[in-house]
Amino acid sequence: MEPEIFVDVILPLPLPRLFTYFVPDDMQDNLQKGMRVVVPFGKKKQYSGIVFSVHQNKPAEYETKPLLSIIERTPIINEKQLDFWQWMAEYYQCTLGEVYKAALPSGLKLESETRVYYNPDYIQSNELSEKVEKVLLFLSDKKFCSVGEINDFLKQKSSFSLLQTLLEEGAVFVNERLKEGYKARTENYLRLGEAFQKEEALHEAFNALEKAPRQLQLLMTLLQKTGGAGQAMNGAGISRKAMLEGNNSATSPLNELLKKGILEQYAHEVGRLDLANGPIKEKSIFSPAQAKAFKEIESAFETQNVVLFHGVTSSGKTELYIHLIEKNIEKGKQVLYLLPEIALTTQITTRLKKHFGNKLGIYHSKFSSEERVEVYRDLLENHHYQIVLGVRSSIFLPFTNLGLVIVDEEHEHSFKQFDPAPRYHARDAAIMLAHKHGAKVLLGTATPSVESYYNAKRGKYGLVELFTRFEDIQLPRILVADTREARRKKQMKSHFTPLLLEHVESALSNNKQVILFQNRRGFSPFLECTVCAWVPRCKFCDVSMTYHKKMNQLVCHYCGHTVTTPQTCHACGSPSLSTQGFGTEKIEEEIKNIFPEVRAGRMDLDTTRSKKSYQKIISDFESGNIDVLIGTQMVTKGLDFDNVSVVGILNADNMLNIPDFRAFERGFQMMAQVSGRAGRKNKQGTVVLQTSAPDHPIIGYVVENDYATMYKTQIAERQMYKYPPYYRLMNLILKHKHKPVVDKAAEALANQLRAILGDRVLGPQEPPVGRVQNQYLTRIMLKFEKGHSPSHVKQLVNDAVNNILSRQEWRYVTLQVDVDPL
DNA sequence: AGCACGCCGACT
DNA sequence: GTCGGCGTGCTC
Repeated sequence: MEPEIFVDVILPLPLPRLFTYFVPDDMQDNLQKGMRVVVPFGKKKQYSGIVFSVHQNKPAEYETKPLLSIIERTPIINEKQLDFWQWMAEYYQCTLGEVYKAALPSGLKLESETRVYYNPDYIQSNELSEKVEKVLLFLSDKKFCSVGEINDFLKQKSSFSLLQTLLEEGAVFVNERLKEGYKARTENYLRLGEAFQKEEALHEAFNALEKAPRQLQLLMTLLQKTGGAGQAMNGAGISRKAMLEGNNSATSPLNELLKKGILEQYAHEVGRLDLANGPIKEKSIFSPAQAKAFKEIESAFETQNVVLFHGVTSSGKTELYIHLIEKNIEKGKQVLYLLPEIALTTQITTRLKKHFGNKLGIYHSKFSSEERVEVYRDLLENHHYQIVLGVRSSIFLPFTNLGLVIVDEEHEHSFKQFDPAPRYHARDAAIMLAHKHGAKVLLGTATPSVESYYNAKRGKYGLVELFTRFEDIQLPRILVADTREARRKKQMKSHFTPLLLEHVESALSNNKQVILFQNRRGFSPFLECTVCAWVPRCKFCDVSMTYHKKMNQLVCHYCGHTVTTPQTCHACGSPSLSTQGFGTEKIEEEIKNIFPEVRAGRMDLDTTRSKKSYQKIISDFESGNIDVLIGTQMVTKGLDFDNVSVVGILNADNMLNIPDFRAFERGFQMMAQVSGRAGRKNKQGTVVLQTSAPDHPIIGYVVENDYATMYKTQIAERQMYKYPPYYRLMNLILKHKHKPVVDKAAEALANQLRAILGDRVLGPQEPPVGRVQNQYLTRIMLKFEKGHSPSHVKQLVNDAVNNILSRQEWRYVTLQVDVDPL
């Protein structure tokens, strides 16, 4: 007898284990690890899962369900990826299902939905409620729709009982089907009608069109563009667009041809990716400093797998990357170029595209799911791409043969994913990934993270430093403006010191541009009652809501909850609500008040939601349509503008006053990065740094551009207070909807852990925002020595967690583990 | 995470 | 009496 075959499947769910299914006989051939399969799950759901293993161990305790189908003939996840997934699940304490969810673009993760169909034979017999009638009308119009659409239509969460009624009535029937995950894009194409794909018929057509020169012309165009009558008779077509372009948009003759059946229109699948190959630019010649750095990197790679490249802003790092990429491509290796989300602008894309043409793939969150699926498939099928320029999630792409990973702006916090799990750091994960491929990693930045610099200093990574700016652009002059003094002397004009205004003014009168940087964190505008000091807060989270003037609404930045701006105070009824705090929007308004002629633009989360609007702001600034650009951290990221002479940092204090051991490091990085945007060829830029603490050491390091001393002071503190890189951190976040429950559970868990780990356990402590989406939070922090294996610690933690959270009273406390938190 | 089952309050 | 709220438990 044939042995029964089973598969363990990864499902896109946060469940801790794999699920075993049996493989029907007709699917047993060529079933491999990494393939996508459709499986039934629960009473009615279907999911696409990933085959994790194929085996013959029939589970004893339960009946297995069958695989429903195998989606592709070849695996969609290769062995190296599966290996990498396992590492990630283990290291970051999450499930394989969570990794699967993060790893694939949504177009490749299918889930079933219930479809409701209108029964055309239905004859109404019973009286129906108004609501049911309404839905029935909606359905008969659409023929079918998803349950979700009915919910949306009725603006309610669940329509279950209503559907039950309709089902019993016999007015509708339902079935469960996989949601279409990926839709190929199609374009209208034209080809010869089937009857005319023969020589005589075609001849006749030509004769018949003698009196219709425009139609004839169109027909000729088709034959010409498909490469001759032979091709055309084989059914080759051209796009409708191409046809009309050469023929003055001759729609009516075209319609005539279609009517006669000489031509027919059909949907032709086209890719969404830009695979055009423009002229390929030769790599340029290095400056002596660049050449030296390049040599050093290459020789460091001989002995090290990871090299930290510390190059000041405008030192020409990109050019070095291009040379390194080229070398790898010549060897037939793949390259992954990682950038933080917001730095992935047209600027770097165009630059790389010029060198690598269609060998360059781009993977970005502002790409649609379908575009991402196409990039994924292109790599899988080994078509064009040898380099991928992408954000943190591009570490999950199906590379087969990585030679080099570049992590640009290595210090950026956005490489760490916080929510949902896996809470991975793309830089650290990329090092692991590279290791699995035997590839090299280059970490590049002007302001290294303390962790990476430490690793480089103690020889774990290679270190290459480049302190000369390209083409001898001078470092900007940094002026400190004391806001406290200005305030005392009553010289402040809203949020601006006279020094900053003076420089802005002179820049503008010299036709130069200005960047104003306002790190909004903790200072978002909110509403306050001037009578009783009431502040509108989110219903679900313990934060005040952020005021958005343009949309005239209040938004919670934690859960996204939105309300329209209240007209009166909810506490005392007074109508006098005023805005407090200042964000970019406020600065923009003030600049426009002070300089009415100035064209100001704003770049923050709100104005750059879409790919287009983001690019528009940048190109408007580049082309000089905007004089003053006001932005959040976004403006600090890898943007190069030629005409910026002044950069203003509006409030350095709020960067340094954050209660976090990384606040100084981060403040330095942000200020140094944004300062680097000032000044270009032949012209030294100016940075005006507003602060109420001009003597703060970090301000001094920024002014002196002294990374080394900043590092020295910070690393000493890290060692003294037992922080990374000397110690590892792990946060345990507990959630529950009743505060006393989480608090008690956390207390018990902390005590249990303390019994084993002693003072390595800190807390529990309520995080700055103690309630999010109606769940109360509390946090336990673990600090442990580098020498301890994380998996050992994790085992200890797991035991304690199982012990505590399995108790009846805290069964519903959820635990979230954040390894190496930022 | 969904989703069903099951048990208690406010409505025809 | 029922609709529907969400507390609880399960998914190969």
